[in-house]
Amino acid sequence: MTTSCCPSGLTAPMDRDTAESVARLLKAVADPARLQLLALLKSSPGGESCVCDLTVPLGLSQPTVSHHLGVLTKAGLVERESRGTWAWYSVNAERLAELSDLLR
Amino acid sequence: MTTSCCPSGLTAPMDRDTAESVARLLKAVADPARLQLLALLKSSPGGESCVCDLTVPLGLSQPTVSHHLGVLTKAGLVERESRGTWAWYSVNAERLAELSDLLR
DNA sequence: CTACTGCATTGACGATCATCGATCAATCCC
DNA sequence: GGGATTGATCGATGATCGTCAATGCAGTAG
Repeated sequence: MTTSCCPSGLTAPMDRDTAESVARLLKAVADPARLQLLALLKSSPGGESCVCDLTVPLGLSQPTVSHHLGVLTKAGLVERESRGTWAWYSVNAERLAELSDLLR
Repeated sequence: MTTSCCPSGLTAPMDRDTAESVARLLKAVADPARLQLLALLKSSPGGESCVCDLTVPLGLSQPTVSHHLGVLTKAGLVERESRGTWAWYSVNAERLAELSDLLR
């Protein structure tokens, strides 16, 4: 929510509820591993990767990577598509741009 | 650091060090109280407020508000000017815009 | 059917964080 | 000087978070 095209997010006082909702979104991105995941997904061929290709460049265990992807997915910042044995993740560029605009 | 005007932050893979530095910045904003503080400062007359005018609208104790302002100040997102008995805070719009661009 | 691979979930542990009451330093006013 | 006010700091407490090893669960291959 809090979607709108032009009015920026920090021009008027913000009530506690919207502040908590925006903070939840930002918390999803405010982690080094998750930032690396977003960058990796965005710069991977086809804009998507499966989990097994992400654990090595991140230097983290598979459950940890799965956890971070879950956080990003629950926040709506990445999308998951199950194809056969693999799970393909890609970033939701729109949501990310919306989040970026909230800091204006 | 990681300053540049046009190239966005999430186009290429990100090494752990820059990811941690960006995450530190985002963590400073990823809190409801601090988001409310930024919004309050930006929408206050003259673009600045003293601490005593911020505790009531936030519904938090004075030490807590002081703590949050310290976090934002250390991150370079707000600036502090001591005038007499009062401490006047204002947001650093440039830093905030830079942070916003990092999510592109 | 069995063995294997990719991924999510669980449970646990240590670290970080948000919050407060109490305290203290600095400034202002009488 | 003395009392009052502003704001930072300290110590403590409860909650949240990042991480991993172990486990479970689908699909796939033989």
